[in-house]
Amino acid sequence: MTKTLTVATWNINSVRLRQDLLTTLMTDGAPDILCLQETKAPDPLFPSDLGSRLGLPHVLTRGMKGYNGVAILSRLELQLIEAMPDWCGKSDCRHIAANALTGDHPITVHNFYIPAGGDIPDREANPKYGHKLDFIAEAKAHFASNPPMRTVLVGDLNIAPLENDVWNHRQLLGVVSHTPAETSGLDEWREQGFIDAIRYFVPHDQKLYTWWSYRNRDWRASNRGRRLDHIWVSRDLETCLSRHRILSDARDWPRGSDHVPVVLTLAI
DNA sequence: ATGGTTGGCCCCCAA
Repeated sequence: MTKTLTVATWNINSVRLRQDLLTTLMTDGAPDILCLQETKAPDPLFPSDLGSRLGLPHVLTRGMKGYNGVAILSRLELQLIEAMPDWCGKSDCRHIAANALTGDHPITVHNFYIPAGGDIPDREANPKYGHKLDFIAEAKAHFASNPPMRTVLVGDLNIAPLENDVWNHRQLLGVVSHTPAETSGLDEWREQGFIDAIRYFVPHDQKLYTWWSYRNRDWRASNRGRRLDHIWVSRDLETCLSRHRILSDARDWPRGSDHVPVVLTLAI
């Protein structure tokens, strides 16, 4: 008997402000597992009944005051994976991992919020850029030592790796999110055993975005987007890849995030 | 043309 598992990732940019939009996400994307980034809520202030209201009663959060914050909400039981690196020694709530109990073998879920990296693509002039590159290198090294199996890795990775993951490749080569140091670093991390599950479905010559800046008057007309949000699966799950959705309409939801949800369905 | 908007928080920071 074939079962499906649908995983969604969304940088929600404040879970307390936008929690009502998650009802629409459940209708449109119907995820079994929902991974959020930039929740901006310390764990005691994460809406306590949100998971049960969405039909995702198993909730794990890792939040802090003001910035960052990640969460996993799941229809399936979750077991927190505690033994994970403290990335860059900052304890800054950018990653949470869990095993989702599928009834057969569990599926491991990693939810990442990679540092945005500031404006200047130079690690001497801009420590935030160095932090981003160091985070990527640590993640690569971790998965090199711990090859992923039955693993789904999602999140706002804050890097648009391919030429058609940005609205203008040449113009953005010097813009943080698309510099060669970042895209090669992300490639090397992914090559530790992952497949880019969304590009598996979408040819590389097609433009594909998940984020449009708030600073454009009409995001759809200017369409200066970037693909910053990703879903990867370990290579053993390639044969399970079933379908995907980019919920671009979410960019027009009332008081929406500047990111839109990305959804993947696996046949497990 | 180096703009523009948003959220959280303590009047500025990060994105």
